[in-house]
Amino acid sequence: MIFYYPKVMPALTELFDHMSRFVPVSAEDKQVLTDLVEVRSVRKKEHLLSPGEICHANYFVKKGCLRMYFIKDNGLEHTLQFALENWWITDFMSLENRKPTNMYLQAVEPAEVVVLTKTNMDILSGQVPQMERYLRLIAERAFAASLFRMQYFFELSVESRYEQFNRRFPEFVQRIPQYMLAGFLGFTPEVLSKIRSKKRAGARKKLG
Amino acid sequence: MIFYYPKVMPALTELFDHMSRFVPVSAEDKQVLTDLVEVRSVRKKEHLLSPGEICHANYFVKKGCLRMYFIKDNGLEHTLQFALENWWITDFMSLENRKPTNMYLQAVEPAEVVVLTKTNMDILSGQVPQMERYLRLIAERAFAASLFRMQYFFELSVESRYEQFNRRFPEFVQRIPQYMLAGFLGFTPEVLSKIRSKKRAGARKKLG
DNA sequence: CGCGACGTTGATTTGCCTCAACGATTGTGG
DNA sequence: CCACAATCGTTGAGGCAAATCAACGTCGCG
Repeated sequence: MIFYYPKVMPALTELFDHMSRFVPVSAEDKQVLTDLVEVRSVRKKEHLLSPGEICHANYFVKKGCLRMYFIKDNGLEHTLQFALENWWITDFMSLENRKPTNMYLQAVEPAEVVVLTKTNMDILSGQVPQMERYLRLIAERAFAASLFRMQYFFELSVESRYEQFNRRFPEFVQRIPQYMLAGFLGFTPEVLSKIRSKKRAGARKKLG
Repeated sequence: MIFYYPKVMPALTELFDHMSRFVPVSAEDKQVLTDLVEVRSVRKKEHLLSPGEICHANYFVKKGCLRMYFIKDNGLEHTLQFALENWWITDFMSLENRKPTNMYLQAVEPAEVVVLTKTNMDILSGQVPQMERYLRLIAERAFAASLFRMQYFFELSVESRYEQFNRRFPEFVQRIPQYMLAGFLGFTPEVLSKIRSKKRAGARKKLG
C-alpha cells in the first residue's frame, strides 16, 4: 500500500496560520490557494535563483532558512535578506519587471517552501482579495524593516550593529555561519571575529 | 460670483493617472476614493510628522518634494526616503503598529499631497480591490528599491555612490540641498563638497 | 545691511579593510 | 574509521578612505 498526500491538500497550515494573523481566511480562500501553490523542499546550499535568470515566484518559508545575496568584485558575499520560518522572500525587481536578476536565492539550511508563481498570484489577485491584502501588509512590513536596517547603518558603528542584532535575534545568530552574518551587517568576517573575541575576553573578566 | 472646487472633485488627476499605470481604475472607484481622501498643501520645511507622534496617514505627492529623516547623536541628519511627484511616503512602522515614530516627515519644497489616513485605507480595502492591488505593487517596488539602495551601500565607495546617483537622477540632485543628499547617500556634507570640487577640477582640465 | 544657513577647504584622526598565516571543524571517500 | 581536504574561524600588522574638527567664503532673506 502506498500513502501519498493528494495535491489538493499539501501542508499549508503554516501559511494559513500566518495569513490569519493579518486577515480573515475562509475555507474557500484556502481551497483556491491550495490549488495555486506548490510545496517544495530545497537542499542545503541549493539555489532557487542565480544571476542572469528571471525570478518567477515568491517563496514562503515553512521550515528552514533562505537568503538572497550577491557577490562583490572582491569576492565577498553580501546577504540582502534572510528568510526564516513564516517569511516571504523573492527578488521583486526581477519578478515584477520580468528582468534578469543579479541575485542568488539560496537555502542556508534544508528548507521547505511554498511556491507562489507570479502567474498564479495574478490569478489569485482577482479571486482572493484577502490574499492581496495580506501580501500588501507583508510588503509594507518588509519595506519598513528595510528602512529600519538602513537607519542602523547610518547611526551605529559596526560593533554596536552586531550587538543590537545579537540582542534582538539571538537564535538567529546561532543558526547562520558568521561570514554570512558579517556580510549581512555590512562588514568583513575578520571584523566580526575580532568583536567576538573582545566580548569573550570581557566575559571572562567578569567571571574572573 | 464665487468659483470653488466641490469636495467631491478635488484635483486627484495625478493620483488616478499614476494608479492607471498599475491597475484599471473605474469611475466608481474614483468616486469612492475622492470621498475618502483629502488634498493638502504643505509649506517648505513644514513637518507632517515629528518624533514621538503616531503616523496616521500615507501621503501621495502631487507636487513638490517630501522627505523622511532622523537626527543622529552627533547632530547629522540622515534622510531615509525622498518622495518626489507620484511617490507615496509614510512611516509604515508607526502607521501599522500605531506606535510613536522616531522620524521627521518634512516638505523639502512647497508641496501638495493627497492624504490617505489608515482608517480610510481600511475602509477602501474592502470597497476598492484595485486600490489594494495598487498599494501592494507600490509597496513591493519601494521594498525592491530599498534593497537596491542597500546593495549600493555594500558594493560602492562613497564617491561612486554619488556618481551613480548623479547619473540616474540628475534633476533630483539639482532640486535638493547638498547636505540632504550627503545624508541620504550615507556620508558627511564635507565629503560631498570635496568630491564635487574634484569633479570641477577634472572638468576644467578637459576644457583646457 | 547684517545675520544665519549653507557650502568650501585643509589638517588631523580613526574605524574598518586588506592581506597573510595559522587553527579548528566538518564532511567525505577510501 | 581514519585521512585528508575544504570550509570556516582566528589573530596580527599595516594601510587607507572617510569622519572629525576648525576656519573661512558666500548666498539668501528678514
